Amino acid sequence: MPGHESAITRLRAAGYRMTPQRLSVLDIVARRSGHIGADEVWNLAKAQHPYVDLATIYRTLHLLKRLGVVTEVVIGNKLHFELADQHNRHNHMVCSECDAVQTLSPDYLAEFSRRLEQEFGFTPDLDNLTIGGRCAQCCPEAAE
Amino acid sequence: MPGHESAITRLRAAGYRMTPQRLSVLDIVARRSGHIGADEVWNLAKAQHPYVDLATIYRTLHLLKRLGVVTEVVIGNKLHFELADQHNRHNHMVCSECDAVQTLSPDYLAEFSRRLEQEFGFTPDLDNLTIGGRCAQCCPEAAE
DNA sequence: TTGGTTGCCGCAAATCACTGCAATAACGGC
DNA sequence: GCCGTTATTGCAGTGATTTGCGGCAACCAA
Repeated sequence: MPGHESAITRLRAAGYRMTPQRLSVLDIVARRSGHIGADEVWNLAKAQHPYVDLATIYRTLHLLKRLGVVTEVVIGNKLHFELADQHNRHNHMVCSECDAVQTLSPDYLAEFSRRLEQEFGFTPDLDNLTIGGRCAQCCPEAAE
Repeated sequence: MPGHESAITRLRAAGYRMTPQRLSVLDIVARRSGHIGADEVWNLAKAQHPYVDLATIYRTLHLLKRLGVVTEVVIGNKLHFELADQHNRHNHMVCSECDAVQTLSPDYLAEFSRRLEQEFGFTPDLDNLTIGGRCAQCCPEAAE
C-alpha cells in the first residue's frame, strides 16, 4: 500500500493518467515482497478486474520501470519485477543453471559505475542490472 | 577462417559431430568482424545451404557459446553473437535509447568479479555480460 | 456537468527465441 | 566402402514479449 501515493503523483506529474488497471498492477507489485513474474501479475490482476489484457500488464510494468517505480530482474527467459525501494537498493545475481537468485549490494558496483561515467560518459542502468553466472552449488569447480 | 580449426577440434573433443550447418554458422560468425544477429546468420547460412532451419542456427550458436567459441551480446530485444577472441576480450555497453554499442575492457570488471567469487562463490559469466544504460549522446544529463 | 482532446485498453497479429519429435546423416568399427 | 549407433536436423509447434489499431474513457477547461 505505501508507495502508491508517490507513484501516482509521479505518474500524473509526467502527464500519464491513472487507471484501474495501473492501480491493480501497482498494488500487486507493492504487496509482494520480492520479485514477481509478469504472468503472475496478470493472474492476480484478472482476479480484481476480469478483462485485463496481458499486453496492458507489460505496458504498465515498463512504464513503471521507466518512472523508477519498479525494477526489472531477468530470470531464465522470463522477466520479473519488484518495487523499487530507495532504502534497500540491490542488484541480482542469477544462476544460469538453477535460476537461483541472490541479492547484492550496489556498493559492489559503485566504483565500476563511476568509471564508466567518467571515462565514457556512459550511465549504466544499475537498478535493472542482472548479473548472470553460476552459483556456488552449480559452479563447475564444485562439481570436479 | 582462422579459429575454425581449434573450434572444430574442440567440438570433436567434446563428442559433438561436425555438420555442414555448423561449419556454415562458424564460418559466418568468424568472417564477420564484430557482432551479428541470429536472423542475419540465418540469411547468410541459407545462401550456402538452402534448407537450414532457424532452430538449427540457434542451437548451433548456443552450442558454440557453451564451448566458449562465441559470445552473446543483448542488443535491444535481439541476440547478437561474435567470435570469442581470447586476445581481444571485451564487454559491451548498449544504450537503451539508440542501441549504440561500445566495447569495454574486462579489466574494468576484474575487481568486481573477483569479489563476487570470493565473497559469494558466485562465478559471473563476464564473457557474455552486456551492460545496459544511456550513452553520452542519449544521457538525460546531456539533454538538459 | 458537459464536451473535446488525447492517452489507454483490449484484441489480434507479429516477433524472437526455444522445444519435442520423427526422420536423417555423421562417424567409428568392421 | 558398408553398417549401425546415436547425435543432429527440419518441421511444426509453444512460450514470452511487443506492436498496430480502432474504440473507449480519463482529465481538463469552460
